[in-house]
Amino acid sequence: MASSDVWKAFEENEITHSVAHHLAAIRELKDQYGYARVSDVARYLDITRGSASLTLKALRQKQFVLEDQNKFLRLSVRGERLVDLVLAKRAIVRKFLKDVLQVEGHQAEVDACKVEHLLSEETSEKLLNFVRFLLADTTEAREFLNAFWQTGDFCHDEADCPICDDECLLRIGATG
Amino acid sequence: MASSDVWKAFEENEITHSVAHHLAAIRELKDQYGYARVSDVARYLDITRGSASLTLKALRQKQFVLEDQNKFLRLSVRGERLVDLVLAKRAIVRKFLKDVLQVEGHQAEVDACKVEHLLSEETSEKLLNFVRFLLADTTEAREFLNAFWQTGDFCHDEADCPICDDECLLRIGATG
DNA sequence: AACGTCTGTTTTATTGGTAAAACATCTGAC
DNA sequence: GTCAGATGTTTTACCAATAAAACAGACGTT
Repeated sequence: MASSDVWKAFEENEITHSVAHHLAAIRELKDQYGYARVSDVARYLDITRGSASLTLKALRQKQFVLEDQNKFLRLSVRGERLVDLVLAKRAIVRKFLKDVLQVEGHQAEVDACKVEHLLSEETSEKLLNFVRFLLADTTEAREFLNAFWQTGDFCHDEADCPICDDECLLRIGATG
Repeated sequence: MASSDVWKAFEENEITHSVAHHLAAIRELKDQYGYARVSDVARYLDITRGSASLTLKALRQKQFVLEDQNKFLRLSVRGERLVDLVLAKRAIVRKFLKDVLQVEGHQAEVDACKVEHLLSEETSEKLLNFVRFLLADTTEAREFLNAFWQTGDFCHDEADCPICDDECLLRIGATG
């Protein structure tokens, strides 16, 4: 009766969604405009300067973000590493959703963004490997994807479904 | 410069992670023991009774949870619908992680649990369809999976990688 | 020099989720 | 009938993330 460790793991991430995007904003702003200040981050994320100020102060204290004499922000080595991981995860998921599952563009963006900071390294790496194999130009991958995309909806009939005996995966397919 | 609508969508879910698990706890407790009270939910989730009391009061007010004269809790129709969707999403992702990507059991549980309440209907349905097709006993699927599982790590070499020109997906593979 | 604007910070308040402690109520043992 | 234990609620407090408003400093124009 104590599977509580699983669901509580949601809170035990290295960073929150908000922090991931503050860090990514600094990366993006520096790449695009050459600098990033508190106000730039706030404008980029569409939050108030006060809110960005507080969050970024905490990130400076935790040494993810550094500030020079002119209040220009940059990522520390740890900050860069973190944002690399998060952006890589987002890119992998986005790629899978768009190019394999063919989820509509905006929805794929949103779902990838929601999930990016939550996936473990193991899952991310294995998904990356899977997507690479799937999109590589091999006979097996090509024939599989052709067959999959041609088929459309595969089975919404409990009797025919090869995995519905495990768990009821049907409900979502039947009602959606 | 306003991609702020994408990342803010994280907050705009029908339910939070915590709420999903309060509702799933009621489902599980009723299935297993025939009833669910505030204390049972608290014990099941390993949180204090006070905390469960507050969250469940809010869920009663929002009509996801109903209470009879003896303080026994049950899900409303809306509550049942919600928990159906969340559990289906968890099962789909878990299945994909375990049976396709071959992510280690506990990690697959944790990742599926983190993500379950965040995925859109579109993504969930398309993933379900994909997993069904992949695990069905067709020539294409069988040959593809055999090839994939035999290969092990596919490519960690930027020059060979068929998708690294899109975005830098390599970093996570190279450093992980 | 004075005014307006931009910038950053601080303070106050809100929301969601939690713990801890106090309290009230019910129930069963004796 | 009383006492112990379980149960449910409320209050107080904390943390993260936000908004709103007040404030302080820099900078430029006139």
